[in-house]
Amino acid sequence: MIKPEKRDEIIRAAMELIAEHGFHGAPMALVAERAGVAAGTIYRYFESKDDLIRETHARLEGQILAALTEDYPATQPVRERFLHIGRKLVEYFIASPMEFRFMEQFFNSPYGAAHRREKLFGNKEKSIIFKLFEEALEQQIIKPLPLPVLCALTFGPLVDVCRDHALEFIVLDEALIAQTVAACWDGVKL
Amino acid sequence: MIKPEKRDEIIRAAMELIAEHGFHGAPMALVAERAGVAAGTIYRYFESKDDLIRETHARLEGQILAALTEDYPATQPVRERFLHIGRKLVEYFIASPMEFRFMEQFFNSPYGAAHRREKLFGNKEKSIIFKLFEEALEQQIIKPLPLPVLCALTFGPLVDVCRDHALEFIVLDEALIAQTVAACWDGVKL
DNA sequence: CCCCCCTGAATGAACGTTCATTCAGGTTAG
DNA sequence: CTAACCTGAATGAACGTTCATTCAGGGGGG
Repeated sequence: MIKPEKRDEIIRAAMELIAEHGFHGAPMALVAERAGVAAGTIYRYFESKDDLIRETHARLEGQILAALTEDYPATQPVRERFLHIGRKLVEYFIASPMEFRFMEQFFNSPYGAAHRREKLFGNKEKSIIFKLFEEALEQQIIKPLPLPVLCALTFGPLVDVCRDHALEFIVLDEALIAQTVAACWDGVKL
Repeated sequence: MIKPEKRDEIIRAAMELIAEHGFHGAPMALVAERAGVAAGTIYRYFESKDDLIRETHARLEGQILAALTEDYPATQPVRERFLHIGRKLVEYFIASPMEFRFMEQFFNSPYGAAHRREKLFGNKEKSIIFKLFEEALEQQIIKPLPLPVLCALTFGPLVDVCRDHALEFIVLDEALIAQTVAACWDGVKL
């Protein structure tokens, strides 16, 4: 009798430990302890630590996408849609520091680079963000720069300020978030 | 006879290995081998691996500062000085991929967070970048945002595009660098 | 209804490997 | 010869992973 809740507990424990201490500060023994299972049990649900990490990331990515598209103003101009996504992204990360720090660990690792390469050059459906930029490029309302540069100029700073907030270098309130997201748009707009 | 060159070789080897494979892919035995010394010898020059890493970072930071301030147009307006620093930063990182990747590893680790906290809240002399932003704020030519946010909006994207270049997601030529640095300024200017 | 057997999820001690660090002994310069 | 320097095998801790064992609970025979 496989209990799905046990799988969830393992993923939650892994996410928390990796968020707090990084991949190498999250030994399987600790993950097991925090999940309330024995070390060996993890291997009934996941092939390896790599597999556990990828599964944890996949689940989080789904949650984040859901957060970004909540109340998505699909009929509004590109700029308003960008501001919406940017604001939602920062709000989600601030409200979920564990999830944010896991994502940071993930993207600053070979896992993340591989995942990004796949997104950029793979044949998978384009993300909502890529579609937004392509639409803006067609309308000639943003600078004609490569997609990765546009991402760096917009979502790059947003992630950076989330990190600074998590490290308590700054305090992001609603007004500062709005100003920052708007400044990102100012960087790429024509 | 302590040979200073041996210390340099150890630092160089550590930087290369950490850049290529991260902190945990750079065991002391490999560092020693690449430096052409025995494992134990490292401990004649450095207290611990932590110490070696911090020393390696300190040396690199000096090199980068030198690169940024080369031909620094101290008498020009703030914007020109910002463009100069931004361009030099990207050019240095592109010309020195090893150094760039080491710095990435360093800042995406507890070492980096501690270092940044020290820079922001310590009593040390202000960096050239902080001074530049403070001058711009006084002149009211950039948006009145907290220093970390200004850094995120400007140097954040620059580091991001350097990473994308290193991963071969984009190719940064002189024109694209200039466009990107200018876009960063557009994000913060009033 | 009870009892026995069987299934397979769960366990956690043990394994093999890898790591940072140490130190006894060899080597070299002066 | 002495002292400083260097070496690399040894050490012990920590890791991911394995697997012999345990045991709760479902089902069938009496």
